[in-house]
Amino acid sequence: MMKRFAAIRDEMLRRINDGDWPVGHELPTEPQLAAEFGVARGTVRRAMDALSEQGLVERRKRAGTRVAARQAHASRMSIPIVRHGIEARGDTYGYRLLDRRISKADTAFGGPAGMLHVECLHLANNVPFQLEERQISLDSLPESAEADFSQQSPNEWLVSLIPATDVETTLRADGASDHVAERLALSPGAPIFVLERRTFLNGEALTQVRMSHPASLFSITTRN
Amino acid sequence: MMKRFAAIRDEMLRRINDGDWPVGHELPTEPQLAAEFGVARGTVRRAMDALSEQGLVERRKRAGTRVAARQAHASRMSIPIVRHGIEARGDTYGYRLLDRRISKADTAFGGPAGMLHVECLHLANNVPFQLEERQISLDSLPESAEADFSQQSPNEWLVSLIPATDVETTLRADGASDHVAERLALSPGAPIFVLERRTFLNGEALTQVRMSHPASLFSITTRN
DNA sequence: TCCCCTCATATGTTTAAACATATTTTTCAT
DNA sequence: ATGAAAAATATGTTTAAACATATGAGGGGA
Repeated sequence: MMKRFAAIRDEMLRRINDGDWPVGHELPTEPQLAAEFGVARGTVRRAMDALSEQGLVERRKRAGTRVAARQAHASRMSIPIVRHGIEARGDTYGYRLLDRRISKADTAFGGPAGMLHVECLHLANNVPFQLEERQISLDSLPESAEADFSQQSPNEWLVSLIPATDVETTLRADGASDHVAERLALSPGAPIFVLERRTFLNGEALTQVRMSHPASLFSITTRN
Repeated sequence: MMKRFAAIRDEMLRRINDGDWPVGHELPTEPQLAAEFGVARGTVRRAMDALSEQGLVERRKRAGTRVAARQAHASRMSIPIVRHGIEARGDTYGYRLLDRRISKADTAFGGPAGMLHVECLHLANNVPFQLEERQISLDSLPESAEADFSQQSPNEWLVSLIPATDVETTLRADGASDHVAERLALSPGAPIFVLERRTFLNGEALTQVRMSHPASLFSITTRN
C-alpha cells in the first residue's frame, strides 16, 4: 500500500511532466490541494516539500508555489574513501607515504601556525591509482602534527575525526604535470581526473586536498 | 531566531562530531530526545530526518537509530544547461549543428524503431566549449525525428519536454580521440572532461549523450 | 504618480494524539 | 533446546489545530 503523500507527490509530478502545470504555473494552495485529495494539509505539504527539494517547484511565503524552470540537472554524487572503492572492486589496496613536511603560513589557506603538507600514493593491484596531495591547517588541527601517516592515509585519519561544517569539492580534468606524471607512472600531459576538496569548520579552514587519478582508472557515476 | 528543529539537529550533529555519540552508537529514542529537549516528538523527528537524509545516522523500525559509518563523501552536484552556464559567466554563447542521422536499431540502447544521432558543438566566445554527441530513441520520442536542431540544441529541446524518471550520469577524464580533437580544436590526446548521461522513463531508454569539454575550460564545483 | 503603511494570505513551524508497520524480544508448546 | 506464536516497542504516517513569518496587494496621503 503506497503512502498517501507519495501518491500525491507522484500525481503532482505527473501534472508537471504532462504539461497540465507548465513551467511558471502557480499551483493551488496547500489547503486547496488538501481538499482536492481529501487529506490533511500536512500530507500535501510533505509531498510538496519533496518536489521543492528536487527543485521542481519554487515556494515563497505569501507568493505561493510555482513550477520551476529546470535549468540544471542536479544529482547526488558519492565519492567513496579511496581504499574502500578499490577493495569494493575486489582489487588489492596499497598505500605509500611519499612526503611529509611543515611550512609556515604562506598561502591564503590556513592560519599563522602554518600547514602540514602530506603527499601520498594509493595503489590498486600495485598500480598507482590516486596521488593525494594534502595540506592540513595546524591552527585548526594541531594534533595532526603528531599523527603517523606512514600506515594510514591522512584521508582516513581525518574522516575518523572530521567535524566539518562546509565542504567544497571541485571536479576537473587536466594533463599530468611532470611531478604528477612521475608519481602516477604516466607520461607528462597524460589525461588525469582531479578531485579537489576544501573543508571548513564554521568558516575556519581545516584541510584541502588534491587527488589526481589516471583518467583510464577513475570515473564517478550517479543515479537519479 | 533559529528554528527549534535546526537547533536540535545541530546539537545532535555536534554530539556525533565530538564523539559523544561514536560510530555505531544507538541514540536515544524519539520520545526520550523529545523529553530531553523539551519539544514534541515531531520536532525531534524532523531533526533526525535531516541527519538520516545526510547519511549520518541509520534508522530502522523497532531497532532504533544508530550513528552510521561515514564511508563516502556525498554532495549534491548541479550541472547547468551548457548555454546557461556560458551566459552566466558573461561569455557569448554559440551553437553549431554538425551532424544528424538516423540509424536502425543497432546498439543495446534503444528499441526497434532505431536511433536519432545528433552531433553538435557549443561555443563560448567562439571557442569550442562542448561537443555534444547524442542518441535519441525513436521508439520513445518519435517526435524528435521532426525537430529542427539547427537552431536549438537537443539538450535544450529535450529539457523542455523531458519526463525522465531515472538519470544515470558518469563523469570521467579522457584523452581526446582524433574525432573529438578535431571538433574541439585540440590536439589528439589532449585532456578532456567527459560527461555521459543516460535517461530513462519507467525503465525505457529515452536518450543518451556524451558531452566532451576541453579540460582547461570545464570544471564542476559543489558546496556542502 | 509615487511612496509608505497596513492588512491579508500562503507558506513555515510546532504540538499532540492516534494509528500503522517492521522487527526484536519474550513466551510457550513441543 | 528449538521453533513458532504472541507481545512489546521504535520508527513511520496522518490528522487537526494553533501560531509565526515573509511578502504581495491595496489604500491613503503628499
